Amino acid sequence: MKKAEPARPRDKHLVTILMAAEEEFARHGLKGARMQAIADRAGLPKANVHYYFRNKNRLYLAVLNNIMTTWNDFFRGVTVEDDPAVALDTFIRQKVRLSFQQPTASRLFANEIIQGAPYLSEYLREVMRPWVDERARIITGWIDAGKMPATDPVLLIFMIWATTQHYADFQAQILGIMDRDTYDEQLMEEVSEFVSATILTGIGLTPVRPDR
Amino acid sequence: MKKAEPARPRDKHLVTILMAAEEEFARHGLKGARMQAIADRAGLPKANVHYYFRNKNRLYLAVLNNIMTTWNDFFRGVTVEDDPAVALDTFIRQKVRLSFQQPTASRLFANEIIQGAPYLSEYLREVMRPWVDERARIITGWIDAGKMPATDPVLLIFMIWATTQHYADFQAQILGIMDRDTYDEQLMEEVSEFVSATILTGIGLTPVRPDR
DNA sequence: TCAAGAGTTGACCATTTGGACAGATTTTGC
DNA sequence: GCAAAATCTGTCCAAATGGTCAACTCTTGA
Repeated sequence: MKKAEPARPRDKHLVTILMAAEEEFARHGLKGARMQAIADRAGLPKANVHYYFRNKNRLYLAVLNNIMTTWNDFFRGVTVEDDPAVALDTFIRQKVRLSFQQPTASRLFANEIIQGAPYLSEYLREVMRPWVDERARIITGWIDAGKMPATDPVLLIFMIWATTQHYADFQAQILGIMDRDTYDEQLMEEVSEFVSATILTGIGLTPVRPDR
Repeated sequence: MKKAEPARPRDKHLVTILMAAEEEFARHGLKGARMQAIADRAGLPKANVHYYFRNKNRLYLAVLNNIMTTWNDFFRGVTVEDDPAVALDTFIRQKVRLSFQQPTASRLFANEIIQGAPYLSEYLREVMRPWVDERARIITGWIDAGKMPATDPVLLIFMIWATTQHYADFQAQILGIMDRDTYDEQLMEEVSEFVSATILTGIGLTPVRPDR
């Protein structure tokens, strides 16, 4: 006894369109993206895209919402009880992985912020600010508990964001300078190690040694 | 005996248009920016903008070129003889200052890279790659000379870029999260101090104490 | 003073673009 | 099996947009 299971094509096409739109919006921004390009990328007639999303703005918001929901589900429960070095190392490695494996979402987010966050200002205030406050409180807790030297928790969070997302947003620059065509697992590992070790050492923690 | 001093309006309007275009292109990217918006921002009729710049692409390239030239003139002569802590500290502080004081240029550059660097791929290869190679060589020189512990020079440069430019590109996010309306000198100083100290410590150098 | 060039601009045009829509086709619930 | 709902799409359109142009004004050098 299942309630009104949604039509099949709906789910499938919704995802296809959202993915295509994410790519186009990430590359060209809201104004720069073309509905026709999104439709082409999704392999559907433009009118079909309009059937699922009334207009460009709705589609943009849907994509943005989709990304934010995914990101939100991604980082969870660190507490004052945890070891700061382990927690920060884990967080950094997760973020690097995300940048290497899902760069498009990061780029779309970057695009939105660069444009002054017209559609995310509320999200910044209502979701991200509390999130940062909460993490900052935990870090302050670690400092007060003598688990790590004093440092600015908010600037630390910004630094982790900056260094990790950089590999998604500036992929073209990094590949160009490193004379490479693509990212690979090995580079991701090196970057994770470097960023984690440097930041942890930088704030006076002893880096965790992953395995070897 | 001066040779054909250029007409007055030319220079003045050229600068006005370039500034207006920089702002619009930074916000909306090449495709998203509107010639009319650029003209409005410059306080000129659209046709007048077209008098100075044949078309949108030329204008975009002019703006890009303008920025790259400015940036190029900005960082100079560090040698193996210098003290790594001082040199890196100076570099980081310069970059933070640039991010706080001229964020628009950084945002336009970011936009171009996010879009896959269609107009800068040559510049990346011909100018930035050699620049990075040269700095990397100097850092390697420092390491070989025992002036600092071993670290990956290229990833270090990326980290400095990422953390400093972040304050230009993600200004809206940072202000939103910090519950501020604008940047000020004091924040710039705190950021400089934090970034410099954390990165220098992170790679095993003793941070320079600026004054106090 | 005055011709030649530089600069200015309103009006205009071709193309692109977001979006509407009606009719055709497929799927679903019963 | 069939009516209703969901889905699909070719075609069309009004608005937006990049760019042109010819007429006009201003500046400059001799």
